[in-house]
Amino acid sequence: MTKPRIKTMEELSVAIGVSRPTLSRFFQDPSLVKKKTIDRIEEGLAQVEYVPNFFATRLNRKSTGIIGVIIPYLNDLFFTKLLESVEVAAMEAGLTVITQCSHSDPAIEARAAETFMSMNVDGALVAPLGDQSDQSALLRLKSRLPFVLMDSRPKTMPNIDFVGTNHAQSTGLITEYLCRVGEPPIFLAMPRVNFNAMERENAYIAKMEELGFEPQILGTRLRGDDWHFEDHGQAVLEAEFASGHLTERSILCANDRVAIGALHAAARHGLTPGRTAKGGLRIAGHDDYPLCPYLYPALTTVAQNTDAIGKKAVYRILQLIGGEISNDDPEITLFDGHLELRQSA
Amino acid sequence: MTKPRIKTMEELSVAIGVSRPTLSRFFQDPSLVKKKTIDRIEEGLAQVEYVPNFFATRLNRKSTGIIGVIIPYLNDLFFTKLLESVEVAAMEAGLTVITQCSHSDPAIEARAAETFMSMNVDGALVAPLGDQSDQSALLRLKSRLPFVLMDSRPKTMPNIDFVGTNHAQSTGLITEYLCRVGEPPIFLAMPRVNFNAMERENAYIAKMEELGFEPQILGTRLRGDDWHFEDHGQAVLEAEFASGHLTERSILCANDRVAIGALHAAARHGLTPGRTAKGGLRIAGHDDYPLCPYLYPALTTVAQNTDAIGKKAVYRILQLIGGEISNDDPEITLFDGHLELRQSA
DNA sequence: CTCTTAACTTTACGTGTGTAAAAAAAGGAC
DNA sequence: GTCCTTTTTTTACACACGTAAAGTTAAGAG
Repeated sequence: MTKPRIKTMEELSVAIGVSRPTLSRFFQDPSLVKKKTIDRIEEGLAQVEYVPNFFATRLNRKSTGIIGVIIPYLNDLFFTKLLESVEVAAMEAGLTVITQCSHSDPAIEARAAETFMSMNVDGALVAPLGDQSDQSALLRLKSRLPFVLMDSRPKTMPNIDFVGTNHAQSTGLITEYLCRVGEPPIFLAMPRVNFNAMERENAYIAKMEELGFEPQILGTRLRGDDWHFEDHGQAVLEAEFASGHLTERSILCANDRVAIGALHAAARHGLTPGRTAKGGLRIAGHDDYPLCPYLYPALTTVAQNTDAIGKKAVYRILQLIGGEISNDDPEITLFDGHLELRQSA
Repeated sequence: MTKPRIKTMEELSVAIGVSRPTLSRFFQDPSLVKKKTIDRIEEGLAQVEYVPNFFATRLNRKSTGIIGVIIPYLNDLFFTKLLESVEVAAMEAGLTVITQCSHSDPAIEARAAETFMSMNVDGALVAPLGDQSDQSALLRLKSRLPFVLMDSRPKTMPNIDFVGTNHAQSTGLITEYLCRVGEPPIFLAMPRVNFNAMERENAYIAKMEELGFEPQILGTRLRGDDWHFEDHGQAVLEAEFASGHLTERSILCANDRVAIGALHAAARHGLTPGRTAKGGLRIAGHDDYPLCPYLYPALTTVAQNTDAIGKKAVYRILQLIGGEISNDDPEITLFDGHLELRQSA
């Protein structure tokens, strides 16, 4: 059962009786080798245990076939969905994906960028931390290789390829919906960990003013240095409900995790938000977090098209890598969100 | 602002006026170089842009300083928590972590194992898919380098280093609790995607019999080929509640995601599980999924010590790498779970 | 000034593979 | 059997750095 292990292609070549360059060609593209030789190689390969050295192969190629992905945070199903989409798309394109997580630490994010540079990665897909990001590190990465931002786009780097959600549209959509079928909503902000937070706030304000309502924003006081969104939503609303406020209002949460905290606060006060309850409490979110359908009441929200974002990001980086497109002509792709009407609003 | 870019250490050495071997020593361990020289190098480094080539450095070292991690699934906060713990611990030990996700596909898992072998990774930490895993691929990986299993342990590989939860203890603990403060629970199984599913079932049965109650298991009929736990929990209980069954029972779910579905089914039928409601419906879970506190009612569960598991796995792999321990003397480490008493049971 | 030692430079080879050019072999048509 | 084409082998260099040995320089003590 335990086959003899062969470490180098050289050894393998003598074991099989084929020259090393032929083996090299075989591993890169078997179509470059005669079928009869292929058979002989595969036959030999079945007798032994051999894997080409990853580093040696990448060291000397024009293209490493690797793309680096940076995500800011792991314990958030939005990013895992996005990452899944990216990995699947990259796999189909025959690319190896190396993922690094920033763990909400700019220094780690910067180090990940360095790592990708030292790997001569073909391209980098980055969902940045946001405000806190080490901008210079990211810009250095961008100046060195094909680079696409995902999800959140720092203000200081506006002219860079970007794929994300059209928050003006998505937040506008649910704001408009809430206004149309009930009372105009108040906005429960999220900690301003990135620029999306502000974009959504602004989109809410714009849509409210467009419809002739007065925007009203809640929960901006908290410091924005952490990702404990549920706590934030719950804490803000607990305080309001406890003093008898907002119990019959419509509340649009900046994202679903804030909304999850909001729903919990409501439930603790015996409140059941719902779209059927006319004039009563309504709570809505943003993102379509995978657990939304299982909350009670199931959370009405705007879905981000994570799948499209991931696919497009990979597609775009492939274009940049292929040189089909000059990178001084950046493209901003914003996908629309769509309503997921459930029970809560 | 844009510094001249230097590609190789050779170029750098002439630019700074230090020999290349000295630079090599400097990058590996500055303490091997005189302070005065260090200053000169760092001064020169500040003037240019240079990063040592990742592949070239790893190619020729005895140790690559990399550990490979495989997780089965991304969109599950249990695994992201575990991964986070592993990454933090590895970072502190100065290791580079390369993570690959199996996306619940045995072929992808096997390919990840191959990749790690081709990288001459120092060691591999694997949370396997379970039943479906390509056992031979994992065994080949294990035979080649330090190898530690996490979370789930296939039956066919019992004699391998493993770090996980003591399910007999954890499931026993919550079973005992439920029996002590109320009606003996029925067990709502999870799709049998891995061996933990069976371990928990068996632990439940054993504890029930020990206490003199008759075990009763629900939801084993569904095919176990997917990870849609919430759907599973909801579907099973919807059917029961709809026909008026189980509405006053205690229900122990095999994991929290199943419990989330169960809670939702309960809510849809106007049922509010709770420990205070004597003789009434109770629902409990397993794992302490991060969202448990925000469900309504907040989910009572047994917490897995993901942090300890991740840390221990890294510690163990370091021991194996360091040769402090022979790998034909595997160690099975099982961490106890602890009760998280909340409202639901 | 000489000696000793630490620090550095020079030189050379190793890591496993990609790749190009020239030479040799294989295969097929006539 | 000869010629031509396709495939393979031979040879050689490249990739960027690790590492060891031998020789050179610098620094400090006496």
